[in-house]
Amino acid sequence: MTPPRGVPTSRLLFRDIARLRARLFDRMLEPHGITSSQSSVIAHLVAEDGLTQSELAARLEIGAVAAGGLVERLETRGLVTRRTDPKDRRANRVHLTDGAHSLLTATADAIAAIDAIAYAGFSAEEVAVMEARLDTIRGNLHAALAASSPRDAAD
Amino acid sequence: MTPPRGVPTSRLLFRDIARLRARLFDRMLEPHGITSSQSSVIAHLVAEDGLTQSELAARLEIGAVAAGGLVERLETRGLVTRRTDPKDRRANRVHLTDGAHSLLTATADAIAAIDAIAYAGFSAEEVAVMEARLDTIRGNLHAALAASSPRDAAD
DNA sequence: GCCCAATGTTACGCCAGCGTACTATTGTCG
DNA sequence: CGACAATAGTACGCTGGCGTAACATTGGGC
Repeated sequence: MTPPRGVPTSRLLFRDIARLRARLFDRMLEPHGITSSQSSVIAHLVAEDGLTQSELAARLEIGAVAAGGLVERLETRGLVTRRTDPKDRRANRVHLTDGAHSLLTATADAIAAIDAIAYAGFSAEEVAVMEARLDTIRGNLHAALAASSPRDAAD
Repeated sequence: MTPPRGVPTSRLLFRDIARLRARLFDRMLEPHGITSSQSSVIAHLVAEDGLTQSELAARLEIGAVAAGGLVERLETRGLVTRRTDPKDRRANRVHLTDGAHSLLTATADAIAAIDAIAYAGFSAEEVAVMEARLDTIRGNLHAALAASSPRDAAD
């Protein structure tokens, strides 16, 4: 009955895990001057360099404004450059710099370390099952949100 | 190999679920002018009225500054009052107002609705198992963070 | 070819975390 | 009893989400 007692509610569980993971990541990569969210941007650019900010926003599932802010901070740190697409002068194409590439192993290591911490005591299969279920949950929530909002009909 | 491809990494899974849950909650309770985080404060005050901001921060596992901000916004909305403790004039004791009490059913409904959406297709037992595992993960991460930081030796 | 809707980006303001530094008060210890 | 450490809050600045509104550019329909 009592909401905040003993076993935390699901909401706090997810909130806390996301927060703790981000804090650990940020602490590990603090010497490199990069944050958790920023590393996600870089990861997507590694997969496909020269994405526009809108494309980044879509892949990260965040708003165009949030994506713009991330890219701007990355640019300030010299990890990314923004060049106007000559074919569509509205668009900013974002490219990784060498500095960003040199961070890749550090970020990969941090992610692996955090997963190892989080999943300590679980078998690989248990983790796989759990991730699959989490992905289902994510899909359930995503669908509900999309259904209740005018945007995002497709997908 | 490709980091952002197909199955999202655990990090994004948790981040997305936490974000989606909060967005759904905020949207549902928008007419009541309350947010997800603010409702957590109220929940803790329902369990124990007159907590100080520091006590609230400890229970919510957020910083004192963040807690102060939440309380201040709740006070602005008239859902909470702050009274200086006469025995310790450093402390602000936070009390719920009638307005806050009248939101309790709405927030409980929203949380139940979100859980129902998130866990659609899962049995109650599967949910229980998963929450237990999530709690373990949360503990793992919490321990790692506490160990790596000078603060928070105790528990 | 022109107007108008759609698209990419930015500006502004809000909420919510983080961290550090500072003030006021309390309490302890010599 | 008086100095000093610990504690409660606040101020300030940063990151990172949200949303809406404005602006430039593009492209489709007529």
